[in-house]
Amino acid sequence: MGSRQPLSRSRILDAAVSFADEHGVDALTMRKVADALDFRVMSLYNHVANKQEMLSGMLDVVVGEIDPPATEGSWKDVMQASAAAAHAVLSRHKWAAGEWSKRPPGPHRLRYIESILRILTEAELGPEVVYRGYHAVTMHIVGFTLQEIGYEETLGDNLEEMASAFLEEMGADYPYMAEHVRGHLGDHDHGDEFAFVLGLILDGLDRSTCKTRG
Amino acid sequence: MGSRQPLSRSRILDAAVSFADEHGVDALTMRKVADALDFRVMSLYNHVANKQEMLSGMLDVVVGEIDPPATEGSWKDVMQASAAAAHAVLSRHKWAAGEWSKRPPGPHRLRYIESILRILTEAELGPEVVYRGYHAVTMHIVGFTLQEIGYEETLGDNLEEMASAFLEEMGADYPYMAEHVRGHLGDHDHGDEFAFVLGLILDGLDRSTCKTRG
DNA sequence: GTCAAGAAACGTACGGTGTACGTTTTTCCT
DNA sequence: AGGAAAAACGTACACCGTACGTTTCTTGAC
Repeated sequence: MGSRQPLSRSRILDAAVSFADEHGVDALTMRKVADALDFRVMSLYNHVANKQEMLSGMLDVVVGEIDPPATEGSWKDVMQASAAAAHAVLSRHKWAAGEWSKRPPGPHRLRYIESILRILTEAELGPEVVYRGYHAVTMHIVGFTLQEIGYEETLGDNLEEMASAFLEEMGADYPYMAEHVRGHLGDHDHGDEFAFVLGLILDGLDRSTCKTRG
Repeated sequence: MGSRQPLSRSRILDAAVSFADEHGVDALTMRKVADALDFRVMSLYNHVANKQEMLSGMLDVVVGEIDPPATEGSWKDVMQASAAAAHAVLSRHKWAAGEWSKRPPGPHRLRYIESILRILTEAELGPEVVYRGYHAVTMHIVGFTLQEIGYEETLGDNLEEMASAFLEEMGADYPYMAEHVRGHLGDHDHGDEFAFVLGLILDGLDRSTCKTRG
């Protein structure tokens, strides 16, 4: 009786992901993860090489939460839906976007990359556009989310307050920024901005294929 | 005689930037910075609030290296040139792109943001497109550079070697990725890829303005 | 020149971190 | 049952950020 569930790589990664979700990745500590699982620190090292490798594993767990893209539909719709899924997952795990480009891809991420490349290839854009399009699309997914989260975190809960403080203090020196900040306060619909910018890129890829063809 | 130059916030930030350029931001330590300047650790705290604040200052030093955009020329050309300047600076300080979205903007960055917004506003794209275009452009500059550096660092010096190892081991399981990797090995011109994707975005912004106007 | 006062450099100390290493306990297969 | 492999544990160490108190240096008024 009473003997708790044994440790495993998967249980460690899950606990670490939960901890990072809640307290941020900077506060993540091997001891904290061990505490959360009610084990001692060094036991983690039987299942995980070291902290860096654990972080890589954590990122791959998160990538594994992204649903694979649909197998039918217009390529732009499929890509939009897939990107939206990735965006949602990265927004749920706010630390993950910042790790994305620092870590080597794990198995889930390899599958994810493959699925993006498949969409682009089957869209028959030509090899050159597929090649560049892949970089453009992944850049957008990670970069946009990163920026979005960055704004959230530096502005904190009190966006309104911070913004009006900025407007009063420095609005005169930075008129264009003042306008932009007013935009953030106003009735802009941020919900579709991710899709809007991705749309620009996808349309551009489409068009540059046509140009090449014509 | 012999009394070395006194410490100052600026000297500290410069030393820290140099250290991070050379050894990476993860290896950056208050003691290491102090050693580089031949002072003791705690003396740094007379000029810098703490490590986080120092990192914010370091990023702002880097942003200060970006030349301000030209005051004449077509808005797309000006934006392309300005983005290229930012890209070059962020490529020189490989740790900086990763910090960009984590830190509150310092004075140099405020000026930089203002200059981007000025270009877009004077292009007469309409307030909605300026608003979204700003996010799209900054996302591209930081996100693309981040991704580029990420590739470099995880692949290391031996791109060729790693790539052919991947092709042999896993090429069969990931056919689309195999093709992509072959692209990386082949004769793609990476030099203009940053500009190419930015071009897609700028053209898209231009076009969505026309649509709104028409 | 001197002398007070503030700034800057310094030394010490503390709690926390990743993890190497050796030991003990548990698990599992014959 | 017994022995080997795996897993959990405890101890230890070097390094980290930084609070706090002390000493030294700089500077301006007389």
